[in-house]
Amino acid sequence: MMEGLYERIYEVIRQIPAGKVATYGQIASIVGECSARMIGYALAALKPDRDVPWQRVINSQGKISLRYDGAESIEQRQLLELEGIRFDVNGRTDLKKYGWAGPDFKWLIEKGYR
DNA sequence: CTGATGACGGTGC
DNA sequence: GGCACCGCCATCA
Repeated sequence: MMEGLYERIYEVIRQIPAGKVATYGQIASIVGECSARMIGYALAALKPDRDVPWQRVINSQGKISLRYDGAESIEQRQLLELEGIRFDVNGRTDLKKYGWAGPDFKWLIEKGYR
């Protein structure tokens, strides 16, 4: 299995529990040594058959980021609503309420994060 | 190797 | 609050 930056990003995203969302910047902060933009790039390159809860990653405004063609944005919203996340009339989520607190301290140690 | 390709976020107006 | 800029860089053909 090739271990690249993207793999590390996916690993962090897998820690986000159902019913919670994390922002691109937040993931970048946890992974470290990469920017929010890298997270976006990583997700864009994500293959559809990966077991990564990509739908739980949204932008800092609490909104779902559009892809180059905007095609899958509806699916992302539906997946999140199934997890109990509500969207307001502007298509935004309440990060105060649904925002992920971050990975377990124990997990961070195991994976070598600090 | 070279160039194209992208799910962002902070800043300034 | 919105909009335009710009920095960012791993992967892939």
